[in-house]
Amino acid sequence: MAFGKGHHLHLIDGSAFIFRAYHALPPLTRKSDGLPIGAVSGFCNMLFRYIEDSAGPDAPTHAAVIFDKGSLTFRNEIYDLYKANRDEMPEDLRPQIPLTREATRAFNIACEEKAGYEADDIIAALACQAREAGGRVTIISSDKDLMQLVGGGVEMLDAMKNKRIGVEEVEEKFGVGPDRVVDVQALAGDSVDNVPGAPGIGLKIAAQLINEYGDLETLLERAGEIKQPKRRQTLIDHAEQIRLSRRLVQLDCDTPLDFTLDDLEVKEPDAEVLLEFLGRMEFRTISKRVAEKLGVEAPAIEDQGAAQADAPPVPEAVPFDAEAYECIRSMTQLDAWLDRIAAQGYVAFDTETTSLSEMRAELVGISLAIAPGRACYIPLAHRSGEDDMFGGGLSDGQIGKDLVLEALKPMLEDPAILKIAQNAKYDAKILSRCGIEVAPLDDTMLLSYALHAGLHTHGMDALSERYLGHNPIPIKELIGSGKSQITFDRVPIPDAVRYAAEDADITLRLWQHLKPQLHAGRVTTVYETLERPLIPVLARMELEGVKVDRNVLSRMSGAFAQKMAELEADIHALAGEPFNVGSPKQLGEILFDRMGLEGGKKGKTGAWSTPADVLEDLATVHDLPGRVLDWRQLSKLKSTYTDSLQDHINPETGRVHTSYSIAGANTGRLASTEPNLQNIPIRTEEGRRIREAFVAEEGKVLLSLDYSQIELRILAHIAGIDALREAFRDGVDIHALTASEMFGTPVEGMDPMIRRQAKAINFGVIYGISGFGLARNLRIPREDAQAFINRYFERFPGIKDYMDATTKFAKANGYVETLFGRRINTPDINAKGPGAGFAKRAAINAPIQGTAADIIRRAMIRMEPAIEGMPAKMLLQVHDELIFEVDEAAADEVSERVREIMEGAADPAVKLSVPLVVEAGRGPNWAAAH
DNA sequence: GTACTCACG
DNA sequence: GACGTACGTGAGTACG
Repeated sequence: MAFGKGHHLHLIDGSAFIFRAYHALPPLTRKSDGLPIGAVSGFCNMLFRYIEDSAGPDAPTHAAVIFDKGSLTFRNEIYDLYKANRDEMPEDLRPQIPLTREATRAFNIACEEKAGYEADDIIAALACQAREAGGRVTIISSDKDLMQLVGGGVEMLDAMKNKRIGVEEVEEKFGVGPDRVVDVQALAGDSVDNVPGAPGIGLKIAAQLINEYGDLETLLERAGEIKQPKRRQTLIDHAEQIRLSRRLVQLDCDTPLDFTLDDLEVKEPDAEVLLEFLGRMEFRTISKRVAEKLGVEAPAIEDQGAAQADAPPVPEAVPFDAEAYECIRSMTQLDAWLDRIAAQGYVAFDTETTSLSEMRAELVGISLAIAPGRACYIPLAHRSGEDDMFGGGLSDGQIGKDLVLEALKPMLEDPAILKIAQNAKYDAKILSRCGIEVAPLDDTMLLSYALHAGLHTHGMDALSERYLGHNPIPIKELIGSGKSQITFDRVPIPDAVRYAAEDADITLRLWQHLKPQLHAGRVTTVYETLERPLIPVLARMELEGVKVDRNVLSRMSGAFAQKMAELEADIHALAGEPFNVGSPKQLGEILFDRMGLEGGKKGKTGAWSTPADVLEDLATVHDLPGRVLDWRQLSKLKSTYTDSLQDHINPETGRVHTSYSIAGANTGRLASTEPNLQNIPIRTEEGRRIREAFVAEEGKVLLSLDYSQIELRILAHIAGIDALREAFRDGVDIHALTASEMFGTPVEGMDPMIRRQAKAINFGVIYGISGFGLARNLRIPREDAQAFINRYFERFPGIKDYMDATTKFAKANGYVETLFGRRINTPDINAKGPGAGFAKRAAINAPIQGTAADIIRRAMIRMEPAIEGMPAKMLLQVHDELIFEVDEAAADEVSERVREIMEGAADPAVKLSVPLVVEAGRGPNWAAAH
């Protein structure tokens, strides 16, 4: 019988179900393989409860769950910013989406979606058809966008509150009947969906206007009659925008559908199909309830441990036992482990190598752990202890390295098997050099960092002691230290097994401990979008390296050495005796004891302190300190840069491969080590020339793109300083504007000294300004500095408010947050004594510095897909700058693409009220590119 | 190993 | 009211 009078159609808003399930539940994972499954579990529970609740005399005859498909719809063709401010879907939700469709079908409920249309449009079309056929409709959703459909036998049900929404409730909410809801919505706009509406007009006024004029078109036509001048002007000025908004909110009753109402007839679930699905998901509790309801026997779900699939895994208290670890010496043994890993879906692993330097390290062995206490070590390249001129032969009883890697590769690259490591970037790089691209990865170091930045460090030893109460075997016990240190391939295999397998065991236990905390700590998105995806991006940058011209450095070294020798002779002559210029202690004795100069301070150790600013002051009364400053500059450049950088040129690649530490800086910034390429000189002319040694390959150029004033822009946004926001929007010189606002002088023809002071204040604000600090920076009396600050706060009260509010938040919560939700803990914020000031300034600075760090991380993560296929490689990051090596011919194209990604990096998660501006340069070397 | 100094954003 | 202070890093050298 065709759908008609007496029939009752239920339409379930599937996406709403999914998101509610996702956010209501902790991040559950499937016991057997760690697949995130919380949203599916919640979804099934909701569907089941819905079926139970809707039974009875008013039970539906027809039902369907309607989903959104893709994020772009015909509305984006009308208005490209429609829903543009929506957050990206959390990464642990994405894989669950197809499973919710499967769940719907398993319950034997029709499941519909259509590309290019929102679920709301399908719901609209079905509701209209059902209404015309004379049937009744219940839409299970609380989405106000659907309220326009209510009436004539259509009503809504808010399943959360178990409240029916009929014509009366709609009128209560919108102040007009369902047929005029779109008119009101078009006027009021919607910040959630990014529907513009009419600026300054909200629900109340919109309803009032529509009630007065009857409908939107009439209102717009007769807008000139409105008494309130501002309201009248708004409607006249924004008429087109309002009409556009109406088209955005208007649901399409004519959405083409490739099924009919009759296809939606309610059917009993097939017990076998449904229980198979629930069993596969390892949902015990709901399986049991469903089985009871359907009157069949609940199937057994294999119990793989103490924890159940639909409860968070509880790490078992298994004692550490180094003797229980297995040493893999045959392929049969290895295959057994691979079988267990495939069945389980996750594994913790660790690589052992000959060096901590990823570009020089050779793989020696791999350890695996599948459960607490269940770990193994696969020795690959251990050598016998005997020294001979060939470095000793391979120890007996090892499967060949190539064979093992060939066997491991499918597992390590299997997208269905999660690989867990501590500092996974290291292991990923080592394996990448062996031709294996490990994915997907979880990293216990980054879990700890996302959860606890600022509380403690995130090295494995520290984490193990803190969270597992276990001190791992120190590596020194195996390889010694200092001169007699040996490489790991020389460690006897039985010792290596105890050490290496323990590391994998610890990593697995840490993962079980930390991963479930992400959700409660509200840092799942941070971990999934800002930490985890960065691992492969940085690994590739580090493996690529940057070309450094040894000759340039070596020439500079020689020149520096010569100049230093001359300066040293001068200094000794001026001092009247030879001494070690590089020793602050000896220098202090010469300056302050022998020569009797004033202004010296002693450090904690009682030795004279001789930092640059003290020597600069002394330079006005004597020649010696100035020479020492010159000498120091050269000494720094020579030892840290021209000499040491040469040692970092990899003999195989001819390039320098830095390593970025992701969890080093508390604020979210990266840190570069071995060598540090984030502090290559630029501020002095002599230092800047070091950058000439960083070069592009023949036929290529270096591109450098950096964010202009990103931290000040973020401050202007967060603190909501209109004057600064406008200045950034208009591209005004921000420091000159600050000076102008403070001293009332015009921006045009600004005195450079005044501008310099304003610039110092702007920077000071980012650092948690103090009179003392500004005074020292500007070399002015403290009272003057304080007067500047007072004036600044008077002119920009929002900045003071931000600083006070941030401090207050930190004191109340023990942490601060970036705009993207990164948490930086501030454990010392409530301390008394001198530490309090530090903590307060750090708390003020962290959201600003951290937000900037988040933005460039987002840009880097999006960069690889964005420039895919272009002859370009991302090489370096220097906090607000990215450096690329690009084919000369493609430089323009790449530069513009990169700029686009960088300038849009905050979108769509955060809508900044200031533009991000990126400045680009290029050249044969870094000095020319910057 | 710690302190000092200085390179960068 | 005194005290001590700009935020975030890494690395090289001296010195105990």
